[in-house]
Amino acid sequence: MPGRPPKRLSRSFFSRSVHEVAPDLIGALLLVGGIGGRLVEVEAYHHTEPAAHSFGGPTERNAVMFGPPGYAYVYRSYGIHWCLNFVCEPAGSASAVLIRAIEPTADLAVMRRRRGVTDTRLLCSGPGRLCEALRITGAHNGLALNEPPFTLYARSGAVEIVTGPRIGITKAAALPWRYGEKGSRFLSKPFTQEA
DNA sequence: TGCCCGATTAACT
DNA sequence: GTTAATCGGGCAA
Repeated sequence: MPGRPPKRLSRSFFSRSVHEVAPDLIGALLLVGGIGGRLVEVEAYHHTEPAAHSFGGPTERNAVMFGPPGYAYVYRSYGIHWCLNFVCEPAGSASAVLIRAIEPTADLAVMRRRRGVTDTRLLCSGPGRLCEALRITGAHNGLALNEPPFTLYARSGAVEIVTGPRIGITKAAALPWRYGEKGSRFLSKPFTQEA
């Protein structure tokens, strides 16, 4: 029997704890200008913990994190790559979810051209890779997630979720705030507790 | 002002 | 396994 029609994520979806939003994002469909796929890996960043960009207070770079939920926070990583976050929780909480990997579904040919690779598993498996495939740049910083070019649909079926430590950080590295779809072949790195 | 380092990736040995 | 690419934030001087 066919699944129910896709439901758009509302602004209120993001007005919750990053630890509720992050697992609920797994399996959701993210499109930017019609290009994208299913979210399979995200990480939660809370302002009370030193790995968050907002930990030290507002700056020009992290200003969007201190605004209302339901907006994109995009920053430059290592001076080279772009990384996409969804701002969550009540305005001022300065907490967000980092989008780390998607399972590419539309449009594969466009994403291959933008990335310069043919291997589907390398198209969007990593925060910098998916921003290149979806052509997300600093121009998207501060844009609303429920308006063009963004389109977000809630997941339609059940998804098995695994958790683990976040990738590539040194502060608060032990916190298990990475969320992913169990067994997905499109993760940036496997989860150790894969069983 | 200068220095160090980072929510990364690809290309090395 | 290691390292270069590349630049803004944050902090010391």
